[in-house]
Amino acid sequence: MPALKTTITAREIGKAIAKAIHEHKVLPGTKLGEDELSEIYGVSRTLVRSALQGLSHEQLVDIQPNRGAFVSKPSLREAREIFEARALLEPRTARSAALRMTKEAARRLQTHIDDEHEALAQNDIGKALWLSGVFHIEISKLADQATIGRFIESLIARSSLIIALYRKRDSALCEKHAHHALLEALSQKDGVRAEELMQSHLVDLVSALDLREKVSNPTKLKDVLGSLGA
Amino acid sequence: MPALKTTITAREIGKAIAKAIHEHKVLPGTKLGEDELSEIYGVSRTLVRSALQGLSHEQLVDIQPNRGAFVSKPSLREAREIFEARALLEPRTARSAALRMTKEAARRLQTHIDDEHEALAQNDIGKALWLSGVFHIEISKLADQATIGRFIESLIARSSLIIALYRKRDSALCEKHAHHALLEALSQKDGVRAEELMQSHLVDLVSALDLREKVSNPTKLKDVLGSLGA
DNA sequence: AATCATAAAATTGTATACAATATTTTCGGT
DNA sequence: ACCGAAAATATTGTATACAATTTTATGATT
Repeated sequence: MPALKTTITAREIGKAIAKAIHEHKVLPGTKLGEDELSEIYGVSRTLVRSALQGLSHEQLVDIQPNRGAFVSKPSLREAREIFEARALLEPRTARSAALRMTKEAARRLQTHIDDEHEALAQNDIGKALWLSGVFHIEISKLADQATIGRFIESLIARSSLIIALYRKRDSALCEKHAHHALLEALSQKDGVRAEELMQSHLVDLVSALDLREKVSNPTKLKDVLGSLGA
Repeated sequence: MPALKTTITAREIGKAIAKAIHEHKVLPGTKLGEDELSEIYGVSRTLVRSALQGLSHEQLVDIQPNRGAFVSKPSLREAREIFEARALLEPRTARSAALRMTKEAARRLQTHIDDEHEALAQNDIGKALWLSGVFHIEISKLADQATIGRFIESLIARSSLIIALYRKRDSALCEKHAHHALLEALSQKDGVRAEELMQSHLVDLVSALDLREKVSNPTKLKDVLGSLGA
């Protein structure tokens, strides 16, 4: 049997927190107290701080001086920027991925999609969200462009925050078909189609969000709260 | 007079080190010892470590467990990836920048170019390199897309490492004209032209590098060292 | 002299202690 | 009861202390 792991690194702590954020187990704005986390992971605050600083660099958490670390709350502007950036990077990356596709990669992605279906079947929305993000990341890894891949990875992580904040109430995240179609195009090494599919998939993702400007002027608060309605 | 600053943050230390790297005052592979740096900046290793971890996240520094932090040495593959990514992001960003151009921004960029000329005139290659990078960053900032701007910024920082490692011996970095032409297009809000100019400027940058594969086989060492030549 | 094992020194990794800053609670006044 | 000031508490920021690891130096052996 494998040796029992006794140490834990700052990176692992960061990954764990990032996953929890991605799965919406902790929501934007949540305070990530250092003592609390060091208690949880059984390490000193030193490692926790290191992990939080890493997450802060990825803009998943917002460190406010002398106040602490909070799960980031991307603004509407940031939200739009992030999906613009994804629209710029991911379709092209999907095309590259198609050209480098292998049987083994296709099998792996299929398994991944099955897991997504499984998670959805069990109504484990958090897990489904996480898997959905990982699917995109896997594709970008296939493209064999680590630098852009890292950018995409960070965009996807932040996307989960945006979904948590701006998802339309009714919108179901039915990417099952989209991902399946994408895999098909990739398997056939049809780069052009993969690119198109990724592009429209991202459009669909955005359309499930409400990225309109908020009612901006608190001056007219009484317009909203004026009548005491039945 | 302004209040005397007494504290120094990890971020400032990181910026200082990053600038030194960008200016080729410390070359790829250089060890960045913690004690040495804490001595220099008059802080404990805590802050130095924090700074180094930040730089490591930007891949300017390579932290090897239990061995220390070293200025990164991007591989040929990474070098090519980074300039591919720049070719993807920067021309488009230049176009956006052109559309948002203001008189004030034009003046600022002109001053910047003057500084570049000045540095070159004084043969301060390091400073010129730094300013050249900042010029690109300033343009990306004008594009008003902070997310992609950050990506570009990190790519430019790493580019300085690539230049240090792979610059052709003879190649002069004569971007004076390129930057001037770029500014002209931007000032005229000619987005298409700015995009074209940026694209060709990046091609020029790459052409000043030697990104061919290294002589791969040490087996034939004697082919190189065999004859004792005059 | 070269090589390997061992010991000494130096360096990084983690935890803890203390300082500085926020946050909460308490309590007096209106 | 409702503020507002001030103390008490809790949390973050930095430095230091100790542990773990690597690097360098030493010396015995061939």
